[in-house]
Amino acid sequence: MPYNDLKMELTTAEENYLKAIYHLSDGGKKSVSTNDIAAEMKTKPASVSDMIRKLGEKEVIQYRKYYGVNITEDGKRRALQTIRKHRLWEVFLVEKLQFAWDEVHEVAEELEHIQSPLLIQRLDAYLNFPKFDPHGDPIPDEFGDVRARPRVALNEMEIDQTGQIVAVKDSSAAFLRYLDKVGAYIGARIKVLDKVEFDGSLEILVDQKKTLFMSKDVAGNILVLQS
Amino acid sequence: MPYNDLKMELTTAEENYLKAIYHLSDGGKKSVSTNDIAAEMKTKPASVSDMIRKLGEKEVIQYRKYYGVNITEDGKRRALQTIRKHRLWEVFLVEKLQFAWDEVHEVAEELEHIQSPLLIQRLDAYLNFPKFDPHGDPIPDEFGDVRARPRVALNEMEIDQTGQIVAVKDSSAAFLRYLDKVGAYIGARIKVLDKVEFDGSLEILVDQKKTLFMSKDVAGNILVLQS
DNA sequence: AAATATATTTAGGAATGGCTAAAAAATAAT
DNA sequence: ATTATTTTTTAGCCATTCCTAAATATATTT
Ligand SMILES: [Mn+2]
Ligand SMILES: [Mn+2]
Ligand SMILES: [Mn+2]
Ligand SMILES: [Mn+2]
Repeated sequence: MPYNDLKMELTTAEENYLKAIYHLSDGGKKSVSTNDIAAEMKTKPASVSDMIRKLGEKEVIQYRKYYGVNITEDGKRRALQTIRKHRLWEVFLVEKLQFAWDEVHEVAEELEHIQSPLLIQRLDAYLNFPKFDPHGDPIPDEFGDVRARPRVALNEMEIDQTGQIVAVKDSSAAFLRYLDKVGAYIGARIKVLDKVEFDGSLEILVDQKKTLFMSKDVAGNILVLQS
Repeated sequence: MPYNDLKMELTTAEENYLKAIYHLSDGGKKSVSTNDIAAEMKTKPASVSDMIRKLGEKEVIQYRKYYGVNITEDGKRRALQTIRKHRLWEVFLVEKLQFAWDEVHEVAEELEHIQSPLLIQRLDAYLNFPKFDPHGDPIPDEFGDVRARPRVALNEMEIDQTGQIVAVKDSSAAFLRYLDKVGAYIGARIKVLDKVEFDGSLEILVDQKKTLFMSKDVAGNILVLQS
């Protein structure tokens, strides 16, 4: 029996899968494979097969056996709602509870599943309707609309180009703590001083005073709003 | 195999049961029956039998078949930790997010299960180390110590006695909204003006200006610090 | 002390969300 | 066009947490 009840609640596990599928599909643009979902969720492909069958029945994804999944409009809406909650909680933890930006992800991963529209509405107001989370990721509004900024990976910028760090691609604690150590942060004004042909590493000027050397890998995870 | 690992994590369901057992046992003083737990948890006695066997294996309760359960010291510690989290979140919702005191319980029932010692420590500090929740219930400290105030049910006070409302026994939305409507609140100074012999109903003076009639049942759910 | 009533446990089953191992389908290589 | 490799699904199992129905133990009456 197909689930025609569009207000069907998702479980915590289903929300986590749906969020992963949303991210892997680049916001619904690409279709996603069982294996990729398994890797992202740190689980086994067999478990993913089970879960995507259920998500298909609930019509938050479209699922054709052996051909991967595509997120539906309803699924996208729900994923964005969970992402909105995740990022609002991250702002709360950093702005109000003095968490470091590398300490918030795991806790937000739990908090995002609390079911209370009133709570999120009030939290949003309490935080002054923030538009970005501590990692620079945009916070969808209550209708799921995301206002994206044009941004480019730092490793793709040319010598002498300038801009402002607005986000990180990798939100792992290890990477964020490394950025803390070298003094890179969201909002910093930067200029590319040099690019090494051989390995793609860069020399960056931060806030017109500090010089920084970084590998291509590191620069690839830093997103810049060019100016 | 008995679980000798005292750091064994409890599931959300187990935490809820343990909290119920703690409350029903009056903080570990009485032993608690399967039926009472089933009523409190709005579940079936058969399900309770299953669960208390497991809680016994994890040594948070002592369980003898057919003779009810007693909470252990470890169980008490864990229950108080969950209660602490529940009440801190209630304070947060009321003080910071403008929730009414009758809107917080269900959400706190979810939030109390978030696993992050840092989160609770920071929340506590952010709220200025509150000692009581919005319903007047004491908040255990991080070691599980509760500083209880001497308090008496309003229906047991005599004519002309005075005091201050410090808590409610019943935290249901219906009861709390009734108190809002008649103008009774935590902190209000009261005096018993009259007690009707026939049905035990009372006439109360609130804040030296407003007169209130209430049934014995209502008064029995209002707790007063006498003065 | 039996008989009756109440409380509790056991048995068996459903739904959820994992797992491993084996089968089957799709894709890549020869 | 086969063969080999990779991907995905299926089958069967386990742990949780709930349920109903039946069995059994305890408590209360007579
Ligand atoms: Mn999550
Ligand atoms: Mn983030
Ligand atoms: Mn709870
Ligand atoms: Mn409370």
